Amino acid sequence: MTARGPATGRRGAAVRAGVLRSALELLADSGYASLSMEAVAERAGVHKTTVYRRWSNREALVTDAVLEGSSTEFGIPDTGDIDADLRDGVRALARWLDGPVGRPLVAMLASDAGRLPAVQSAKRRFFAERAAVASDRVAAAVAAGQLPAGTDPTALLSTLVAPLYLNLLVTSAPVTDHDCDRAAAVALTAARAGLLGPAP
Amino acid sequence: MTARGPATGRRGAAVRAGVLRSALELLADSGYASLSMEAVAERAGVHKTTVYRRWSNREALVTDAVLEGSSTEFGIPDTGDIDADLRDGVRALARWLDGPVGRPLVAMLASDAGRLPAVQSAKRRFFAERAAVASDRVAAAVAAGQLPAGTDPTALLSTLVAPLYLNLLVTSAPVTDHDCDRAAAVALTAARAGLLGPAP
DNA sequence: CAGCCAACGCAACTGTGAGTTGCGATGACG
DNA sequence: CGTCATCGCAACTCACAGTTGCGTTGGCTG
Repeated sequence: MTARGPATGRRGAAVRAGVLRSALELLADSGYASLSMEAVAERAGVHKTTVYRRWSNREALVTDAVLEGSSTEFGIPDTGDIDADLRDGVRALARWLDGPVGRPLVAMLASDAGRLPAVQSAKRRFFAERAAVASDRVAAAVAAGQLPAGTDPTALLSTLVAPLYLNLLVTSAPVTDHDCDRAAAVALTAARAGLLGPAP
Repeated sequence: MTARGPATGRRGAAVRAGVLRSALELLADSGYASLSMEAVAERAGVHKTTVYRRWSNREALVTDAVLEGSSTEFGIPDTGDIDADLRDGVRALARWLDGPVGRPLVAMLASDAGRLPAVQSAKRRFFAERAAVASDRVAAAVAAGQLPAGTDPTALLSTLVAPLYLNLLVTSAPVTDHDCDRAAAVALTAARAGLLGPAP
């Protein structure tokens, strides 16, 4: 009975990573409805039963893939200039959402996978974490006199990113740099007008 | 060879309506992935083959249900006060989105059904129509000196409704009256700051 | 009111993919 | 070099998409 790593040792880790990656790719291509476990297995160069040994069903597989992909944490830059930082932060987010990791995750949001309770809580947690990060940056901006006191970081973040998700999920339009810059400008103007105070 | 109504005469119209309604309801409940044609038929009190006689497959049925539901047109009020009108318009939209018609449609947006080409074009058309309606109201406000010249109606509309869809599709949070009022105030402030000009 | 015909119900199919089981092959590690 | 977990494989069951042929019904027409 020797200590042997975290339960799932061996080379299985490579299999796990490959299957999750294949699942995200297929998810981005065709959505959750037409996600076939057999197709995932084949794409990963693995047999169907191997997938079922690690994940009991589609739901577990997809959930795991989301949790794995959404663990990417990246914050808002802090150069002392809140206007430039928010603009750059939104641009970075837009690029990430259009990248190899963000794209499948957004596709999953706009998919029936978004209904799974585990995915729902992952979404909320993801957003809460980013709001927490934004909170620090907003507090610094308030201290520097660049934003009015009482600005709600969550409201600011929502105003900032809402147009991006509208384009991605509803109108299916590409997100341009101009969109990003405008979103940042709108959010900042709203904050300075005192419109982004905490909810009553 | 007597004229006999529009091809599908008889009482079939009632069947059609019932099936479409059942489809929307089940779609709102469980999404597109788990939408069973047999379940739709059973819920509508109709046999499976009857459904297939009218719609060749799931895609056609869902598409038809969307087109039927999204035909609801409602505009922006015009009392002469653009601030109050936008606020009331957003509130009305929020209520509609939470109602018996809007709820299934939003559920479809956040579902794999949103990938279907016909549904995609329906979404875009729906948005374009509402933008056209908004365009008139915005032009009137500009003429009344309540908004700066060059305000892009589409940009204003996007800023206006983006927070609603963010709540509904991403954070799964309820849309409150406070959210609506803030969205209207933010959009108006941005427009008056000259941030909602047309894209370059 | 009688009869026709379209719309509907029904049963029986095929095909695909989810999820399961038992067993044999293999590769990493002691 | 032997052990054992991991993986490949074939063969299932089950549910549902989609199809076919035929019997039944209900409304419209003559």
